[in-house]
Amino acid sequence: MTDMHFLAPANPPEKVSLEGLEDKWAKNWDDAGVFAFDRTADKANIYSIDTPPPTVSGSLHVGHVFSYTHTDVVARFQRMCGKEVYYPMGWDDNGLPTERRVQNYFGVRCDPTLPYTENFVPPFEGGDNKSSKAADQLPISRRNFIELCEKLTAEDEKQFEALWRRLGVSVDWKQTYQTISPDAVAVSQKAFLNNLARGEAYQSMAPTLWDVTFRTAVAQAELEDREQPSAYHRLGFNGPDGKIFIETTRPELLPACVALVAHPDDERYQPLFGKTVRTPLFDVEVPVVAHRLASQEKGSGIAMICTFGDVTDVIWWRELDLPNRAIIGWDGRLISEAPEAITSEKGKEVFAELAGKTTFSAKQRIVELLQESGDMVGEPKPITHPVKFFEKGDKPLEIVSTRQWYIRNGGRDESLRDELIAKGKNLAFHPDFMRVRYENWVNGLTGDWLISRQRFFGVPIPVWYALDADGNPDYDRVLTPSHDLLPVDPSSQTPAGYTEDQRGKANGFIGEVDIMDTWATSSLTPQLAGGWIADPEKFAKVFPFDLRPQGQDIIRTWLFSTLLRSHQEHGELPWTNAAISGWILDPDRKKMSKSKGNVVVPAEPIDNHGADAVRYWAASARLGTDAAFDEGMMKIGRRLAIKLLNASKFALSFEPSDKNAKVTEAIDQSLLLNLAEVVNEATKAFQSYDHTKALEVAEQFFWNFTDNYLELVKERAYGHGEYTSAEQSSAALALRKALHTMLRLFAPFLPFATDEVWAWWQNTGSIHRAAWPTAEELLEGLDGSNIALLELSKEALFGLRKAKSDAQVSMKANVESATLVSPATVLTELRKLEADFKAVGKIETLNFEEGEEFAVKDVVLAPAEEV
RNA sequence: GGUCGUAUGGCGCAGCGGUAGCGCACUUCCUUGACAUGGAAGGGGUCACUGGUUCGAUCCCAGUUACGACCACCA
Repeated sequence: MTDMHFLAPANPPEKVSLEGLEDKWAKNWDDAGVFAFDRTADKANIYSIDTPPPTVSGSLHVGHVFSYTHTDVVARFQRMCGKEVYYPMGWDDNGLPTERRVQNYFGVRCDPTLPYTENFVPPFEGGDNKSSKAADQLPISRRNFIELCEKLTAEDEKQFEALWRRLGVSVDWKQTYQTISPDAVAVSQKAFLNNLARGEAYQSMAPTLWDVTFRTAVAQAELEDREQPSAYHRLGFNGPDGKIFIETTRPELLPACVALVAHPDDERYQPLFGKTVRTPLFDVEVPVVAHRLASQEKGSGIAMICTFGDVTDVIWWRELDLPNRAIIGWDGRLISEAPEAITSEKGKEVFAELAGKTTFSAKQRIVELLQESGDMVGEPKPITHPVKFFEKGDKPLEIVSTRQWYIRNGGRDESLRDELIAKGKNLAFHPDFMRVRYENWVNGLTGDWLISRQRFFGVPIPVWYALDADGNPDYDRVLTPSHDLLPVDPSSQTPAGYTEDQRGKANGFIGEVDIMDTWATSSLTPQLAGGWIADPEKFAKVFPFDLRPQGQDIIRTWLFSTLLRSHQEHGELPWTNAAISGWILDPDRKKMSKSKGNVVVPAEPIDNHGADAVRYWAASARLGTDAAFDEGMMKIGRRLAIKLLNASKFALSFEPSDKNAKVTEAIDQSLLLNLAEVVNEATKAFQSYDHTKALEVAEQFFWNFTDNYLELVKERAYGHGEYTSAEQSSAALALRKALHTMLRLFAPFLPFATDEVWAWWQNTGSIHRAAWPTAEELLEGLDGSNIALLELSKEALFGLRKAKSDAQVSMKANVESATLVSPATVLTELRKLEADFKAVGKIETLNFEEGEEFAVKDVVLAPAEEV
């Protein structure tokens, strides 16, 4: 191998600086297509990344910068290893966050009954993110609403892209997708139809967790428990032998009571099992039943079962085969019709009074009535207890019986669950223990995945239903489109064999109005990013993906659902590796979140410290580990980047005087021998997704290089004094070789500074397409026995510096004489350093002496006047 | 209540079966011709607690405590 490319003259600028490097190199990379994916590459040679599509519904924060840096570092490493990296970017512009944001930003809300308005101008633009009252929002058609969604998300996407470019995320910007695009809708619908055809998707009329604000069903994965104030109300039921007292936090559900329940082993209530009691106020006869989920300790040990107060009610209702007397409507208010079971005049009267009230008002009123009638004992007893909320909602969830679509996820099928657990074992989680979160979630599933949402902005469920002779939908006759027609909107398109005028008519059809859960589309990011429908040839090359980077909080949603869909659709894992980033905490180690108001806008640290510095901070945190927002760390990163520029400029200022330069000197060989080990360590670390280790070893070597080696050999590299041309050339060449390798080791972390230096002296294009360094390229022609010398030289320098520091003189102070003491074997090595050491230490006479321990002694400084 | 993770100098983190390291901060010094956005030399920790294994534990095992996360619990 020729060393010619090391010898090329370098042209660093007069004064080096980090300023402006981001813009300069971001543009260069874009112009030269450095990160463009070459689709002609062999599948085996492609490294594909299933990028998290950021939710384009609000502002970015440093958490994005953090995790995207982790991914980018891997992408750049793989690219330098010769892989053709498929690194697309997606935008998640579906779902409630976008819908909400559009409502507030433009002051509108969607009313699907309204007609489309041409050239619609919203009431205003740029509203804040606080929720405004629905009454203040202008109702507009669904199509107008979606247009506004698209308008707003397009603006957001531009901002996101600009930030990623500044940060140096090496995405191929020609490879992007949006979850709202027609292609994404088609992918989502096709996958759903395949699920349907295979029997994995089905519809069911069932009690469903329901958000009364958004008026939509929500899925298990979207639940969140919140501690809420509540109160126990002690109510007396009329039993055969007197009053039975129960305690309830939901007295307003008394008209929906279908039974009382106690634990089978509870001796207090065993005599009542099989008998009936009558409800207070409504005088409805209900059975007393036994069930293992009833707790003897809670309340009075006997509870009323209502349709439906909580999920336990649903279990009891289902397992005990009880009647349904649901009284909560879609709007969260009590329905107008009393359940048929209420037959007494008084009961009907009471219900009529409650009808139409919110649960809150109904509760207040029924408590008054119960107290008046004497059926309630004492005052409500305040407690706090956890209540299920939709994670984005602000009212407790109700349970409402509705017809919904589900996808089988193993929640009701042990064998599928086992298959999914087994699949998870083949996925390499980084860090490995994150797999536990996945397994916990799979094992804790309580039902199938509810994917239908009663919203307007999203992917329509692509089916119609036939209407019978009376004009009622026959939900068993699901009409589906053929795949080549996708995407479809069943509310404006017709199923095959029908015409539009048959919509809603007897023997005609109706379109499904629901849309799919946002995860139903997000779970298909490998298919979206890979071009499953649009570009099957590409898809075959990039799928399964090599890497899924994501946050730990969405293992149960995004990771799980993606794995599930891939298992169903392709029978294999969607990726081989999952890299899980930790949280960003504020400097007080609290999790950053909008509600706490401690979110840092990501452009700020980049402005203040530079992209390389911010990347350094992010890359210093290991996968799966939370990290504090730490500007101190960014300063260190900035210092490293600046040092890299300066040290490079200095090292490159030395040119080998010998055209056939060889690294001949022992200390120069030692440098490269040590660097070869660093290369091996860094490579190994990267291969096991331990980027912090790779950075650490490179950084440690680099500082030793500048602080010690460079100091030690610079006199020789200058060619000062008695050095021969070969000796001078050895140093100069070693410096260049080391730099050539170190720059590449740093390239994934500090892409701007490293490409800047690379461009000073290499004509080979971007460093980010240069080959990842190998130990072999460094080791050629070296004598391995010299390896320890670098460390020895460091020790010797420390000793000398300490002597000068103790004497409080400049490091440049002349020394008349000094003695190096060391064991005999080491002494032989140290003698090889004599000339360099004398030169750097300005030592007149250097003595060597044999001794037990290494030391620098007898340092005699020259009189100050002679300096 | 279950599971997982974390616990190392003031702060942020490495580490490892053989009596502790790095960076920041701190102290002192050096305005050296790559870099004052710099450099050098220092001080500072009984590695959360209690047991066990071992010749020897910060590192392995068991338990405890604290913190974080996820899940479960909603009468």
